[in-house]
Amino acid sequence: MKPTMSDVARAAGVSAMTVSNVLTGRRRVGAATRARVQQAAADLGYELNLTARHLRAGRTDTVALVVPHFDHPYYGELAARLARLLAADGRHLVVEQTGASRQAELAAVGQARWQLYDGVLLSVVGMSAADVADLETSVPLVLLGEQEMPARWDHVRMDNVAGARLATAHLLATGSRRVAIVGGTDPAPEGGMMPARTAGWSAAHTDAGTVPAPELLVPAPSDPFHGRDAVRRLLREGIAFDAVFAVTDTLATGVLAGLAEAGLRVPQDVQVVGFDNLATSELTVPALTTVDPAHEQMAADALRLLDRLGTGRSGVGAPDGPPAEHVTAPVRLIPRATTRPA
Amino acid sequence: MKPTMSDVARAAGVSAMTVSNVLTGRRRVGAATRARVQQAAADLGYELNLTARHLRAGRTDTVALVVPHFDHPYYGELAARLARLLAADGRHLVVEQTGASRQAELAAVGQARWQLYDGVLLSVVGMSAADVADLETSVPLVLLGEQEMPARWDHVRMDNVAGARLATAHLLATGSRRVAIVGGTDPAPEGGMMPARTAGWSAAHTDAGTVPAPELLVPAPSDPFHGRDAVRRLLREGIAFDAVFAVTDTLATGVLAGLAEAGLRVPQDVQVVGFDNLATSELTVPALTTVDPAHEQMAADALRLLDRLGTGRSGVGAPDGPPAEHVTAPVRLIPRATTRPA
DNA sequence: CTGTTAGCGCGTTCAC
DNA sequence: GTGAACGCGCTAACAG
Repeated sequence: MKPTMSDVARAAGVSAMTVSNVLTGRRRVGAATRARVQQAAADLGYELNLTARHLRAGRTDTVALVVPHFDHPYYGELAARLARLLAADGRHLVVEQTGASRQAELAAVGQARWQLYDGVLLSVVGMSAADVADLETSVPLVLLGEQEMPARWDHVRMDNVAGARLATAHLLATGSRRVAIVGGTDPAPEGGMMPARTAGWSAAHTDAGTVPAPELLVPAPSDPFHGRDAVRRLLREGIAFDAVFAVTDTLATGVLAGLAEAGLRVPQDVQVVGFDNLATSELTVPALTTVDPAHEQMAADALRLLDRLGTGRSGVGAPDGPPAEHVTAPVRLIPRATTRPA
Repeated sequence: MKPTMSDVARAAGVSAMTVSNVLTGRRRVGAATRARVQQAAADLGYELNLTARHLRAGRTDTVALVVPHFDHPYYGELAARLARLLAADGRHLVVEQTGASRQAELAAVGQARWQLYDGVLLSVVGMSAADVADLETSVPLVLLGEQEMPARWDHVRMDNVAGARLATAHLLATGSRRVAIVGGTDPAPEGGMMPARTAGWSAAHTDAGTVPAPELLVPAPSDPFHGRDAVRRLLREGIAFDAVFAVTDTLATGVLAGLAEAGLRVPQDVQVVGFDNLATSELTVPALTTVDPAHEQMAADALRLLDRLGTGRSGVGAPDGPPAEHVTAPVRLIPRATTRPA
């Protein structure tokens, strides 16, 4: 069996409490005693049992980021930023995956697993607003994601409509007339990332006094292969277009691949704009013009909201707690080489 | 306070034990009793305390993948594969980050945190073989990574030398004569990913009866920006080259960006091969020729080795346990559009 | 400065 | 089929 604190205590001729005090430094301990304890701990190869400490303390100093997919660069970057912020504070970040489907997200939420964390940042993708409204959890929870969310939960997102509008306006201002939207969808009233960005695409057209042709709206899940497929489909169906607004940089990567394989030049024949400003988007060929949300600010806000909820003492959507806050991070356009100069 | 099992027991007029039995299903419970317990649990909003269960059970049904960086696509893909395999088994994967430096990795290892998991898969990047040899941990541990590793630990990696040799041979066979290696380094005897791949690059030249010019070896950390910088530097210094072997796909992305900005055509002017076959490598412009390690097999092997170690009962590098196993996954070349047909 | 007591919430063990 | 007692390992609270 692994040695426990009592074992160390016995070996050092003190009580378990004293061992604890030496190890945590929470109370003053005589130099001689301390030395004996440390020696004994080293001799026995003692290792603290964190599970026991957590049970006792009711705290784990760990925050979880729950994302739909481990292998999506957007979440990887988010995780890295959050980890940096938490580390500055002596806390840890762990990342868990749901699987992106509504089913999977609901299952993840149902798990008592979240109790293992001081707080959870949940990236919502599959669940509907109604699902979210019904959530029950006793752990401090902050929602991330571009959906419209029920008022009762803290929520951080970016300004999707404004960003899409900027992107599309830029395409129209630089001479494009037929701007396809890859990843577009019916701008449903209750939001979601794609509907919001589609709304921005529409709005920019309205601003410019035009109306986009409906066949320029190409639905696609946010992954690069579907971006390529979307371009192939536009070409196959003979739909004319001189620009693409890809609703995510991930899609844009595939769009660029699709245009390249068709021999279309970017930006001369077709301009392209993405959204998200992933770290690697600067290195696509050509370098991707995109919309940059305030990533650092979003990460910081998410943690601020989480910390504000305390260590879970206040219970679910507690009426005694502060009212939920909904933060929308600003966006800006970063012109690069997939668009012509304005 | 949150309700505990005793609270539920009292409400249902039974003992805590019975509640536990109802919830876990480990023992038979009368239908009527069971109904009352479930009702009481629901009424009180009872939630199982996992920390307590873990303390009691000494098991968490959770495996940790510890990686250098959350925001590197290679690890994201690995995590996704592992999560899928574990989920099939009712277990969970969490991902933690070290920070890639030797310091950070050592600190991570020292953390008692790992006790929170039934097993740990550690991606080693910063630590030396000597550091790894000194590791002490009471948790089942399997090492991942391309370094040479001490015999005492289970270790899964890919065949770096063979892969690099394949890649370079392909470049030489398709007419290139000056093959730069981006991410190359002195092939140190004790290994590491870059030395091993550099050795493969050398070996391919030897096979072809040539010797690569030393100035074609360009060191670079594995990130796309350094890939671009490497190309810029080659061009700035006037070093002639007609092919690049980028030791990772990540670097290759940057290499392609660097070549594009210089107006060099791929593969006509310069051929490029990467290594790792990331999911998105097919979508670079042009599509990247690369070396594909047996990803699925590596993930499966890692878990097999971990499970073989049991639930940590056997202690550190236990002499009573099975001998450590070192698995080297095979590699194959995937020719795409950054190289000419053979 | 150090020890004693007690309990965090659950589940194994043994009794009925 | 159900319950009582005890302990997993650690640490507050209260002695002294």
